[in-house]
Amino acid sequence: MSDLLERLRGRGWRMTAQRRVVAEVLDGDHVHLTADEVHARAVDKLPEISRATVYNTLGEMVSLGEVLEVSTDRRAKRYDPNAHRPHHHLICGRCGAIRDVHPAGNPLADLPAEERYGFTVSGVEVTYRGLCPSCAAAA
Amino acid sequence: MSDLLERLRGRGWRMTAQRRVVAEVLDGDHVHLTADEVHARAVDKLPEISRATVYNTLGEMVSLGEVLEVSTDRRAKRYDPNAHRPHHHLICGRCGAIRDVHPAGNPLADLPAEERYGFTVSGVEVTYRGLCPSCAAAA
DNA sequence: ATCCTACAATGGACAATGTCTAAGTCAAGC
DNA sequence: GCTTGACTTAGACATTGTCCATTGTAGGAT
Repeated sequence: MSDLLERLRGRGWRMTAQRRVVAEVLDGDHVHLTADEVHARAVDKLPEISRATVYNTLGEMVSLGEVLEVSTDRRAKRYDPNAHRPHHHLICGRCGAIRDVHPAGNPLADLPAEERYGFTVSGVEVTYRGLCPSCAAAA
Repeated sequence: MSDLLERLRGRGWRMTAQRRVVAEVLDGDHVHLTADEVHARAVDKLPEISRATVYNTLGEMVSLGEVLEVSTDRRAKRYDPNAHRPHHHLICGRCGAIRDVHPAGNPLADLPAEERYGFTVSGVEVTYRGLCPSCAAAA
């Protein structure tokens, strides 16, 4: 069953059919869905679920740290259920495909104090851009 | 005068009052503006300039590689005239302030071939997240 | 200096994404 | 099985960005 669902239950979440469906969609093999894609898949399982609920639920999962938001392009935010294994992203600039990657090195350590301008730095995102094999072949 | 304007002229751009104004706004000391902020400042100098023109002009500057698009959050894209010096960004998660930073290290070299999945990797963006001094003090 | 024409600007409709609200519904504890 | 407050709903609204038909104009040609 859904690890995500287990963790959410353990945090005192009221368990509703809608939330269960959203969690199940995210836990499927299709990762990095947009909010509307999540909604479309959720509707397949629970036709009366509303768009607002999907947005709310995704937002709550993000707040709880169970799901990551990925803003890769000018289009919609995407949701990444792989929140518990740190990773970065590799994105195809043509078709928008996303892969999780695990580069070497520690970018946080690469930012010296004099380049922090007094900020409290809490995280870093690394986004590689390029073309996936199929798009590169089509180009 | 405007370096940006000079470069654009040199590329055979037809020089119009609107484009001049947009270039001047970007070349000012206020960097990382959103498209609508650029429009607001442009209207101060040229009241009849339209929103579509600002969007078009910014898009053209990005295509020519003279300006960078920065998609930092769920809000609007921001435009960075500092396209000719490679750099990354440090962003306050509360107020949205952005600083240019120059970390050590080479993230592109940190992505081994077996983590590239056949992609042609052409670039990398590094985004540090945290709180700026004023927001940290207010927290 | 004036004219032509292709390129640019305009403004308003439209699209995509996300947020909010008021009212109804339901999970979970008693 | 009640009660209660959190959850869901539908749709209006907000923001950001794009498109298109029309009008205007920069810059070369005459």
